[in-house]
Amino acid sequence: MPPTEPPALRADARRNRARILRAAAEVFAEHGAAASTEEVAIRAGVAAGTVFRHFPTKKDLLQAIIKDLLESLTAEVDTLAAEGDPATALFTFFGRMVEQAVEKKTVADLLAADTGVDIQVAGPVQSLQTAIETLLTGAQRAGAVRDDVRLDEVMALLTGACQGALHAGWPPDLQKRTLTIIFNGLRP
Amino acid sequence: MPPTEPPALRADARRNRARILRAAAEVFAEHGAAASTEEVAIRAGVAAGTVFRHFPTKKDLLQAIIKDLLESLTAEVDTLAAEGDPATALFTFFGRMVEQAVEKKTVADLLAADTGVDIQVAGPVQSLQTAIETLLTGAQRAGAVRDDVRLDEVMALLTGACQGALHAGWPPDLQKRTLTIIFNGLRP
DNA sequence: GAACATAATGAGTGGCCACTCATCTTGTCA
DNA sequence: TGACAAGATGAGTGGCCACTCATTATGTTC
Repeated sequence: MPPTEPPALRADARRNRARILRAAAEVFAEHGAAASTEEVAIRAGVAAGTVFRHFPTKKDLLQAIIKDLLESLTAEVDTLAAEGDPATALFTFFGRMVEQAVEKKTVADLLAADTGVDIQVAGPVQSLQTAIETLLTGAQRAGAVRDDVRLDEVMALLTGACQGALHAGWPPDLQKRTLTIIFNGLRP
Repeated sequence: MPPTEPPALRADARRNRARILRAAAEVFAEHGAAASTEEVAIRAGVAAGTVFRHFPTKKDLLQAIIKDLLESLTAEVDTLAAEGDPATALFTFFGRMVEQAVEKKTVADLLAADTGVDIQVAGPVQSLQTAIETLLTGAQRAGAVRDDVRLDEVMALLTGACQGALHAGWPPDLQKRTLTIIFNGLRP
C-alpha cells in the first residue's frame, strides 16, 4: 500500500493552500522565479511562515506551479489533437505556447532547465512531450510536416521560440511572422 | 572639445584593468551575469575594491564585457560579409552564434534585454544589426533567402535559437538539425 | 631618492531573501 | 462547549552579495 495517506487538511489550511498557489502563479508569471516568497505571501494575504508550512522550500512551491502549468498545457494539446485539424493543430499550439511565454515568465523558467526541472516534474514533462508527439505525427500523416522532422527538433524550435519571444519581447506581429518562417521550414 | 581627456592610468592600474576584464569575461561566460563580483576579483588575482575602482558598478563591468563581445561578433560578421559566399554566409553566422551561445552564458544575458542593454551598448548593438543586415541582403541577392524576410525576423530567429540552445543545452547535432529547419524556412 | 598622487587592499556595512521557531489562534470532535 | 491538535503568525537568523572607506603600498616625477 502507499505509505499511509496524510490526514486531511483542516478547512483553513486547505483554503490558504489554494490562495498561496493562486498568488504564486500570478507572482511568478509576472516576475519569474526570482520573485520573493514574501511577495507571494503578501499577495496571498498570509504570513511568510504559512507559505513555508505548505511548501517547505521555494523550489517546492515553484515546482507545484510548474506542474499545474504543464498539466494545463498538456490538456490543451490533447484537446487540439482530438478536435483540431491535424494539418494545423501543431502550428496552432506553437502560437498558443509563444503567446503564453510572453505573458508568463513562469513558462520561460520552466523551459530553462536550471530552475530545477527535477524528478518531481519529470512525469508531467514526459506527458506533454508525448502529447506533442501525437500532434507531430498527426501533422506528418496529413502531409503538413516533413516526415524526417523529429520530436526533439520540434521541442527545440518550440523552446527557442518561447525563450526568444519572452526575452526579446516580440510584439504580436513579429511573433506571427517569425513562426511563419519556422512553419515553412517544417513543411514538406 | 571633448570634456578633457582623463589622465593616463598608472602602469599597475592598466595591468589590473586588463586582468579584471579577462577574468570577468571568463566568469560571466561560465556562470552568467549572476556570478559575483568577488569571484571576478579572485580570478583576476585582485582585491574586490580594485574591481569597483575600475568599474563603479557591476553593471558597468557587465556592459564592458558585452561591448567587447558585440564588437568581436560584428568583426566576425564583417569578415564573413567580405570573404564568404553570400549564399551561405548568413547561415554560417547563425551556426557560429549558436555555438557561442552554448559556450558563453554572456551571450544569452546579452540577448536577454533585462540584464541592462543600455545606452552604453546601444551603439555596438546597432553596428551588429547593420552588419547582419548586410549578410541578409547579400543572401537575398544571391537567391538563398526569400525576398520578403525582414531583418527583425532574422534577429528574432537568431535570439530564439541562441536562447533555446543555451537553456536547453542542445547537443551539436541537434543544433545542426534545428538550424537546418530554420534555414529551410528562410529559403525561397 | 624623496615627495606626492594614484592605486590596491580587505574588513566592514547594509540590504535582500530563504527559512525557522516560540507563541498565539482556530478548527474539530467528543 | 471545552480540550487539544493542527495551523497561522511574524519577528528573528544566517548567508550572500554589491558596494564603501580608512589604511597601506606603489608608480611617477623632479
